[in-house]
Amino acid sequence: MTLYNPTEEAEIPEVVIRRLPIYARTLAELLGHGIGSVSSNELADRIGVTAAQIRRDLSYFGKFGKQGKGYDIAYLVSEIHRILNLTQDWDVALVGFGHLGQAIARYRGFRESNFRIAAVFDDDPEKIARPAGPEGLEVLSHARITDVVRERGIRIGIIAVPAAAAQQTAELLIAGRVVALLNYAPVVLQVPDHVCVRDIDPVAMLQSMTYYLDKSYLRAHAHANGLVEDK
Amino acid sequence: MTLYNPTEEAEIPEVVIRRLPIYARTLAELLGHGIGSVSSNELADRIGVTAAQIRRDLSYFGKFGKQGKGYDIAYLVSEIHRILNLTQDWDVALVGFGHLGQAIARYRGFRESNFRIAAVFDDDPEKIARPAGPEGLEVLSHARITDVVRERGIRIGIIAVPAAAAQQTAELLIAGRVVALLNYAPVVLQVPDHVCVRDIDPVAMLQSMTYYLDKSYLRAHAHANGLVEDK
DNA sequence: CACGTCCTGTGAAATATGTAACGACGCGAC
DNA sequence: GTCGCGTCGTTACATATTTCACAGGACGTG
Ligand SMILES: NC(=O)c1ccc[n+]([C@@H]2O[C@H](COP(=O)([O-])OP(=O)(O)OC[C@H]3O[C@@H](n4cnc5c(N)ncnc54)[C@H](O)[C@@H]3O)[C@@H](O)[C@H]2O)c1
Ligand SMILES: NC(=O)c1ccc[n+]([C@@H]2O[C@H](COP(=O)([O-])OP(=O)(O)OC[C@H]3O[C@@H](n4cnc5c(N)ncnc54)[C@H](O)[C@@H]3O)[C@@H](O)[C@H]2O)c1
Repeated sequence: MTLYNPTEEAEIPEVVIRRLPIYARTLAELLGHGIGSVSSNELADRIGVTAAQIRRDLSYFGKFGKQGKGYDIAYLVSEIHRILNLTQDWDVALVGFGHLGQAIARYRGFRESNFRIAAVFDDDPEKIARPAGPEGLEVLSHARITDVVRERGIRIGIIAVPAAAAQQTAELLIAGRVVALLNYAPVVLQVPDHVCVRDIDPVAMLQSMTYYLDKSYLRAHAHANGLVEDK
Repeated sequence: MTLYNPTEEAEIPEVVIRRLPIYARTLAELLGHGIGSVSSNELADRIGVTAAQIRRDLSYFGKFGKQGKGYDIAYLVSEIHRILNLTQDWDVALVGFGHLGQAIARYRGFRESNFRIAAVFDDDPEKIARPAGPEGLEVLSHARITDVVRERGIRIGIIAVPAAAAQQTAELLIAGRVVALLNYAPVVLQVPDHVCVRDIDPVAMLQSMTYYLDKSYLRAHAHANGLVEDK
């Protein structure tokens, strides 16, 4: 139906894109252990997916392995980074400097992975002008979100404000040409098509797990352990 | 093929289960605005899915709507809560009381949704015995994870320890009969089949979004705004 | 009480995603 | 150089998920 086009335009499924960072992270970990190459099988075991899936996912982008040998880890990591546009550093705007926002600003994980918190905003006069984060960053007024983000060419925003303020915050960021949002507020954001949103909602995750925690399920596994208790 | 069995055993797709909390949250929000009923179309618009999907999802569990009328919100919320086992409160064990762990312990969102942080663990002697969270909770030694969790019948754990300690922490929790894990550490946990894991990985989410942020994409949308810039 | 409108629940069709299977290649041993 | 083993990339198949589209119930109106 669709012609095979090895270079690009092949319309990659989004699930595949979401798995690539996990592949990259796991490969980098192996590299840290001094391991230089890995087969799809070994990698699959470590990640908890099938080997076929890994080979298939990678085949959307090209040929990275060697038959009989597996993948050269350093090379594959660099290829995945290239695919994901992680060869450059990305500036990120953080909005909301409350409990969560401060934890995010301090979190080393972002910096270690090409993401730099380049601007922090809040609407609390007490917090504005306070130092934020390791380098001389200070908290700016939320009134300046759109202008600052646009001037600095920031394309990624993190929303860590109360639910009631999240939609408006998204709009201010988008007005400043942000096109990727990481949203911690428990709200579904309404955004234009060209904007990409990812939600982080620990409560929803817990709530979806309790579905599997009814009594019969727990009873069954208590049995499996050879132990049955009440409550 | 499979007989229709309205009561149970119908093997519900996991994606469906993951959407239910969002439905419940959105419905509760509408209820807060004083709205008493809603059609699948209105709800779909608000959530950003199709109406057919909502109707189909709900139909796995029964018939909750009225033709011509839509869904009675209060009733539907209570039904979804029943389905998700949210009619009871759930005790949760939190392991790791660093920056993230402290933010989690303070977060009101869990408490407001049936989840109670019932025990907190850390391995730093400085932190052990310190008060943790609003009510008289104190930080316990990680050596006690398995015993305490088992004694108190806690089935849900939150992992907020460094990546290197996450697997071992999961094992201690599982040994204490925890069967649901919310994992904040950037590691793929290896767990038995009967244990349910959800990962929260903001870095991976950002990395999957940058795929869509290459130059041509940004250029295209700058055009759409009638503006083209370099950088 | 007949009619029109609105909206559900659900089969059937369309897509999307995951898995299995295998031909072909690289490499080391002999 | 040929054999044998291990592993890739890919195609064909299997399963999962979403969407379409419509029969039919509920309700208000006249
Ligand atoms: N704390 C957590 O662990 C956690 C976890 C998951 C999700 N969340 C969500 O993240 C959000 C923030 O949570 P928190 O615990 O940090 O709350 P918080 O009240 O501590 O912080 C919110 C911050 O946002 C600021 N703010 C409010 N309106 C604003 C606006 N219009 N523009 C800019 N800043 C504004 C406030 O001044 C405050 O500093 C909430 O939506 C919450 O549901 C929190
Ligand atoms: N801070 C964030 O915003 C954030 C966001 C996402 C993910 N994470 C992840 O969450 C984890 C914690 O991050 P953090 O910023 O809170 O780090 P942190 O160093 O501030 O806290 C880690 C805590 O875990 C404790 N700990 C270490 N080993 C332990 C063990 N074996 N048993 C019990 N406790 C142990 C430490 O004493 C410390 O108190 C990390 O894996 C990190 O990658 C953090």
